[in-house]
Amino acid sequence: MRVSREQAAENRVRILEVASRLFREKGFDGIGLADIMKAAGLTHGGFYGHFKSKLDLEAEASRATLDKTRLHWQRRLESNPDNPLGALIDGYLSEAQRDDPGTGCAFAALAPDATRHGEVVKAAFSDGLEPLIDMVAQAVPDMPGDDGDARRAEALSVISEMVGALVLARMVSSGDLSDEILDASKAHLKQRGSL
Amino acid sequence: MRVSREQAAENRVRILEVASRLFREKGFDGIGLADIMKAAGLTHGGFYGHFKSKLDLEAEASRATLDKTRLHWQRRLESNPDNPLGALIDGYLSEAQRDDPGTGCAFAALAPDATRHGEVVKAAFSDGLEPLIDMVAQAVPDMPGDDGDARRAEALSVISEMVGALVLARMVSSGDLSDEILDASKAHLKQRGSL
DNA sequence: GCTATAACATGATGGTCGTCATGAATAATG
DNA sequence: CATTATTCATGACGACCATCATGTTATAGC
Repeated sequence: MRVSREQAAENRVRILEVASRLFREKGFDGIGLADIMKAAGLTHGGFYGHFKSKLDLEAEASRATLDKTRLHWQRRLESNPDNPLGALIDGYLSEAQRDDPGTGCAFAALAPDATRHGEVVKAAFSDGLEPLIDMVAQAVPDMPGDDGDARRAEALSVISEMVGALVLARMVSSGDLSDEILDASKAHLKQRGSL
Repeated sequence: MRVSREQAAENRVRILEVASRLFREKGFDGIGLADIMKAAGLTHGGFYGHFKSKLDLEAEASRATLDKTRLHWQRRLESNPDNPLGALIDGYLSEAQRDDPGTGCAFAALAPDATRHGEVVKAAFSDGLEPLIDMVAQAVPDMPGDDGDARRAEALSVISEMVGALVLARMVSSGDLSDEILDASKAHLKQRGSL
């Protein structure tokens, strides 16, 4: 069975999209290639025509996921000129994002998995993080005397709290505690953002 | 082959200790029962005499890990009366902790794994988090007019940034960026802690 | 000391894993 | 239109997985 060149390209994209979602939902080690291919409407055998290993797919899918995150953050920041950081934080620390890891931030869903899966996967996550740092550094309110380094440090600190709060909010059993975690960091970060 | 009652109890403890380390190093889905038992000096067959399933071990080991964290944090806070929170943060966001996940914080190593492994595991993590919140809330500097709720919210925000920074610092490829992440949150959090 | 029993080793279960060899079928190329 | 090249399906590979049945052995209770 042969398929048109563009059909094959579409298949590759669909494998990446499906893998991106399933990895975030189940973890790199929690989902197999057969299930990923089935969810993409194909059988497992065709996989190695598109990717050279599962590790390769993990890295590629992570790059695709984080590139979408970059676009999403950019839109959020640009469409709220009066309080860009506040808008970003409201979206990030929302119940919607907490309750749907499959479509959410790859850092919050997969960072520890990436840490364990070798340099290729870690490089994908590192490369995905850099532009986000720059964007947040631009959105951070400027204090008198702040140079670029200070803004960058501020951005790193903000992103760390965003990721940490989402990770913890998803981890706890109690919905009340989860809301509390989200609200505490949302309040703290928005205060920092509009200072 | 039969073993004394106390020998069996020691074996159980050793299984928990080994599992606690290996889970943090490789993830719940990244290590098998056979390897855990072998690392504890036993064979895989004896496992079900001690635990009723792998999920059960995941929950038990997580409880043991987080209980040790509680003691560790308590010691850190109590032995530095002039700046308890600063001492805690210095230890948590250290290169030593970043470079050795197997002996470090279970939240930073396993929170997303716990999220995916059902209510029993999540309950272990939730129960482990509660006392840490209380301890940090006590260590947070009191602002005039702060009630208990405000201190608790402050504690949640601090813990979120601690966990997030450690997770991200482990995830990136570049050692420079990793140090930058650690330093940025360390500076920010210590400023908050000694305010 | 005898006996019941608990702890662990050995080994097997069925299932799933990542990976690859083969073949069929059709698009792309001439 | 004939040929080549490639995409995917089928099926199999050995390795590993969690789990459990059975057997061995020495301790704990009598």
